[in-house]
Amino acid sequence: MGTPAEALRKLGYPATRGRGEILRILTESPIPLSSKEILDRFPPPRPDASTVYRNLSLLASLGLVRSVALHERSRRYEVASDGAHRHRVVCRECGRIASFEPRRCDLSRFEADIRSTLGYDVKDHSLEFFGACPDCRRTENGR
Amino acid sequence: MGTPAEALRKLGYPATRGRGEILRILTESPIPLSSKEILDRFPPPRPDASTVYRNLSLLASLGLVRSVALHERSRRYEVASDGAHRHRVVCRECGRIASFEPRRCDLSRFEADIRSTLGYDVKDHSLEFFGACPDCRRTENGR
DNA sequence: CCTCGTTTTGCAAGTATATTGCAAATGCAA
DNA sequence: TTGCATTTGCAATATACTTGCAAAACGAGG
Ligand SMILES: [Mn+2]
Ligand SMILES: [Mn+2]
Ligand SMILES: [Zn+2]
Ligand SMILES: [Zn+2]
Repeated sequence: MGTPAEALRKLGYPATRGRGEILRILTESPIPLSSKEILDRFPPPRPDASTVYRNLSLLASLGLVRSVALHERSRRYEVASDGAHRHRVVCRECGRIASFEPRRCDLSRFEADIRSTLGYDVKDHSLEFFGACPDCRRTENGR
Repeated sequence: MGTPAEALRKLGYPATRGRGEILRILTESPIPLSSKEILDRFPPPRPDASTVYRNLSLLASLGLVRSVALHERSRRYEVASDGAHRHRVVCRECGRIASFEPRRCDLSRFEADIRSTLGYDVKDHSLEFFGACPDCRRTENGR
């Protein structure tokens, strides 16, 4: 749907270098990244951390990126490619994260129930799985 | 399964007042609470915040409470009643949280796929819905 | 390509949440 | 009740994020 720069300008915001890089970095990552990880991947000159935070907030409010809540101290972010969404799998031992796009994700039963019993209009969801990654599984079994 | 105090002692940990209160407070709350909210509900004398953090970590490591990741600055906690688990619904406008116990939660299809394509052994999951609560919906429509 | 008003950025300071060392207080088994 | 292991309060520290402000970058218009 056009370059990131176009998307931004269409929404009325200058397409600065920092914003372009954040979108590129997130697009290239198979898993959601923290603001620190994003900063670490910036080609020099690196922006200030506050700039990254400000831009992540802006991009999230515009719907171009999405924040992901794993059970960590810091927030993570991923690109919000139109329509598509992802689920994550986190290893409880080593923290390794995997991310996948569900073939089909039918939670409409849940959403209907929520609508009728709680009155919320559900627009979105977030589904994470926790367990043991291949490496940690091997270690656990072998003991 | 006995009182919280018994559960703790059975696991080899002293059942201090703070631990009992945390479990009681979380049991009485319909939604997961942050450490600050827990502290605010403590009958005097209130423990130090660090004590609450330490106890939440302990209780979580023992499987008596579970941490919940909504997209917030702070972690939330709920009691981990054996087997049962809960899902949450969060209002994107006002932050209001609802929590419910799913009638049946069959994500085994997902878990099988994850097993075969990513190699993770899934033990647990966390499912959150985001949208508009009844109050905020009314406001939005009326504009 | 230059000019100028607007928006963003870097920097420093501030806030909120969570973690840790240590000595005093508490829990609990004997 | 005593004694010892564990927990607690307190103060210091760490980390993630936020904010005010002046300088720099952006980009619409000329
Ligand atoms: Mn889904
Ligand atoms: Mn479930
Ligand atoms: Zn692992
Ligand atoms: Zn609301």
